[in-house]
Amino acid sequence: MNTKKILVAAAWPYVNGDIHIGHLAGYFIPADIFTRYSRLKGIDTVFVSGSDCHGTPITVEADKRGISAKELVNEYIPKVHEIINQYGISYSLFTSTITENHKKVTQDVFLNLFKNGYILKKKSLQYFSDTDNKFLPDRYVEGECPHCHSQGQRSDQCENCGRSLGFGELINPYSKLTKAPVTLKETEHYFIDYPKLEGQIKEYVLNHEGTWKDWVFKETIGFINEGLQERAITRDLDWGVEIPVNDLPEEERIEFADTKRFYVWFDAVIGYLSATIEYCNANGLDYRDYWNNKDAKHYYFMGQDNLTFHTIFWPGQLIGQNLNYNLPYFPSIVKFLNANGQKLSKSRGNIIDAKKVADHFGADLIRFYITSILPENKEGNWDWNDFKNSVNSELGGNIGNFIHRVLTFYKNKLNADKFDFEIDSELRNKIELAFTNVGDFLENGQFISALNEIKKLSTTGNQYFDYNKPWEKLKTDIPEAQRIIFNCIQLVNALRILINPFIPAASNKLSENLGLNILESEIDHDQFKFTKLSLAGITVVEQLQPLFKKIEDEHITAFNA
RNA sequence: CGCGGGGUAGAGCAGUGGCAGCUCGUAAGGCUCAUAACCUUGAGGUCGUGCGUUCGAAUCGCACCCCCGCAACCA
Repeated sequence: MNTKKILVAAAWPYVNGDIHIGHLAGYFIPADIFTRYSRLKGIDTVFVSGSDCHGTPITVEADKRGISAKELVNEYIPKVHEIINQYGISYSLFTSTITENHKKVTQDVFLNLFKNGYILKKKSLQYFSDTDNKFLPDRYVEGECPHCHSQGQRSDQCENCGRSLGFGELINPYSKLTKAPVTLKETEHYFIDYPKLEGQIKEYVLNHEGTWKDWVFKETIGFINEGLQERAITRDLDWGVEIPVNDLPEEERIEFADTKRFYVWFDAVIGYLSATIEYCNANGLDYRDYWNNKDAKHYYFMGQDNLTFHTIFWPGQLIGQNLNYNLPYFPSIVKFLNANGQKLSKSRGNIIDAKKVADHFGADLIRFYITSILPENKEGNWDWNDFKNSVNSELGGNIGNFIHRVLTFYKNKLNADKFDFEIDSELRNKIELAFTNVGDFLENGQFISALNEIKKLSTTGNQYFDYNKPWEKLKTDIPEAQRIIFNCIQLVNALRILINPFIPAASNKLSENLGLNILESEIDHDQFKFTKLSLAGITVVEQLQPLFKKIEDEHITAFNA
């Protein structure tokens, strides 16, 4: 029994649109690979996330479609679950930010910050619509540019002359929705006193120099060195977690608190904590074993736009609790994934939909390809031709074909007999090294390198097979042919385990083909290592099919049609 | 002077002072157990540009050029 515990915290998909390959690359796939790997090692690994349901983009989208925010959210949540099932993302719990539990935890976090003196009340000016009798977020406001006097400009920057605008500079501002004029009005909000937390946050970050990826560390420390500002945690909006003003002394309540909600960034990250609590409560566990136990390491997975929220603001929220919560141990952050050399964007129309692409090609192929182009240190690019080549030659030709040629040879030429040999020591060393290297790479957020180790091992297998020519030995020296295939089957078994975190469905299919139990990630065994496989324990299925089918150009053309 | 990342073979990338590497693609050869798969060998690079430090620079310094992220849709 391994006493170590790991919390895998994947970014929360924002439910105002469909999931696409950017989300897959950003957190779904890397977080799942890591979780599966960690569980195969026998480590108690809790993997949580959920739908991020609050915030202005949700209300904007809902308004645009003439439905309520809640209706919008309820429409998208099942779609996210569909993606999770389709790709086999092995969450312990995938919840949402609209649960009672999340509301309570968020309010508790706020009250603790308040109690510990990290919350400020501040008044500022905000656009207000008299007609609607409500404050409007900046994104809802348009007006005339004070510099070039073009109409219909946003409040922060003029698209016509390119100049950025100070707050309140817009001439004749009006609501984007109702076109009714808006005025600046004073409003009161809560802020987190980040300048007060800055010292502790910086110390935390400096402690991770060398363990975090270089660019992640530099970007974080660069941001801190500019000086942290007080940061608003409430907004004038009616969609979100309510502020528990009744739990505060009268003089500390902000005015019109019932018309305000927590800002989405504040409550979304708290989801990691609230989801762990929800999961533990439902399963008779104690969340403190994950959040207060110093042997529990927290791995976070997200895209680069979320960097400061997870390396600065969220740690600050946790530090300010004074509850000795574990801080993020390793933020596995990726850059953006482009498609065909262009940024993914709805307006460019080059979004590749996660559901559609898995329906068409199968989730494992997408998992494999995305992992091979993961934007670990610089932007990645989805290219259809590259996709075809990668899947056909690396996955099908190298890995898939090695497995298939070994198993068909064993079954058809050697009658699937139960012979036993000593394992070639050189091969054994290579297999053991592959397990070590893949593990080390995964623990450092280097998924591409981890995958390359697996490809290398498969290449070793193909070389071993070719060099030893078992098909010739078959005619002259059957025991030698058996010995060679015995060794190859050990390699196949190693690959079965090694590919499991990356392409679980293929790994499970291979287990079935061998009559083995599929790798059970929940059980308490250390499975991610080399173990000699006895042929007595396997039964190759009658109808042996290749694990991966080739992708033809027509498939791609059909998908893009 | 905003902060940060990147520019290395046709494509995608690794490589932070010591003969320029990996995967794919490509050329030639081999094999026939296997999904025309696999194996071997080869071609292909002024390491963005210039200057400098050094016995030695992709790697360190300075200057410059180009692409990208942090601010709308968006991970």
